[in-house]
Amino acid sequence: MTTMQKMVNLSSSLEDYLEAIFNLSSASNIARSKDIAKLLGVSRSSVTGALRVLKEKGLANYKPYHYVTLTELGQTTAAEIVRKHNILKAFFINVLGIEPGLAQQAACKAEHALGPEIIARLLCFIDFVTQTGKNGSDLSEEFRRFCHTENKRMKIG
Amino acid sequence: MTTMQKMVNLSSSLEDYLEAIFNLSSASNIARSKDIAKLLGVSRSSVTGALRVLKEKGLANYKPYHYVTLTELGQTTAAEIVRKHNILKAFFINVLGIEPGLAQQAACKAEHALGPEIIARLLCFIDFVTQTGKNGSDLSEEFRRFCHTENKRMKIG
DNA sequence: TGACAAAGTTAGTCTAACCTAACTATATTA
DNA sequence: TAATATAGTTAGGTTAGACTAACTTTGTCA
Repeated sequence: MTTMQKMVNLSSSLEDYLEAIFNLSSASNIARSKDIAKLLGVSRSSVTGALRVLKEKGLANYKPYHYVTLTELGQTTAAEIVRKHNILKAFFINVLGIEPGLAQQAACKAEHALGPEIIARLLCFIDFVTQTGKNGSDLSEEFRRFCHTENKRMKIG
Repeated sequence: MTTMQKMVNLSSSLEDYLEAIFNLSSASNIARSKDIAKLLGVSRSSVTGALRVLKEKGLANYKPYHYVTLTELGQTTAAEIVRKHNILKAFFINVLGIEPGLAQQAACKAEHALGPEIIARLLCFIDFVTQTGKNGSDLSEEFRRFCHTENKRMKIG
């Protein structure tokens, strides 16, 4: 993200759709409406509605009854979203010990809830935490031990 | 939270109202509609609507044109919400270096976006991170240094 | 090639939040 | 105590997101 690009305001929900299209396209080169619906757990008609909006916003090339693709802008936007989600997801799974499905879901919602500033800092913080310290100690490893002992008095896990 | 209590499903928005009432009541013993509105940045009529719902859910004692109070359940629910928000807020402010107003806002939205499991783990993680290590080093202090050097190559802060 | 299934769309409905404008109730004060 | 200002409510509208049911398009295969 060194190049300046016009950023599009997307709701959490629309980001989900964009990400789904991006991921399905990467995986099978085609993003089918029914697969998007299945992936996101919504009805097919909801997908149609979202596609209309994504087209309006210049993110998707959408024509009724034709396959969807992302525009240039849609691609870069989606890639950036996915990048952030993956970092968060990895943190949730590897450090916090969250189940993958849940982690993905939460990662999708996180940015909208927390806002860009906090997400930026948080990503940085995750980077910091995830690094192995100079003394060879791993913070997430340490946290797991910490959590284990804490569990005896806290209702966690 | 050692005692079992029936938990009420609240939207992020309703939690905001509940928290506002709780905080205003603590501060000035009275939660006025217009103060709730001001605190949350919504219209007075939106507050009326929310109060009706909180009453329905058994969280607030609400009668038109009378002061609002929280029920027993409302009190404990709000207290728990506030407790979590304060931990998150402190983390955002003290560790991530986020501006207080923004931190409060994000803390309010966080639980709904991330879900109870992740929040529980995250609170535990914050506890861990916030503790001063055995070697006397402070993680948040370390992170601040880390962030400072990273800033030269990352667009953060 | 025509019938049928699957995929996709449209139409219409619902809910949660919010809003404004107009109304009602309460509280203040001349 | 009556007029007026403030607080609170109601009525009605908007938007985003979802749904179901019914319709259209596409594609398959006998």
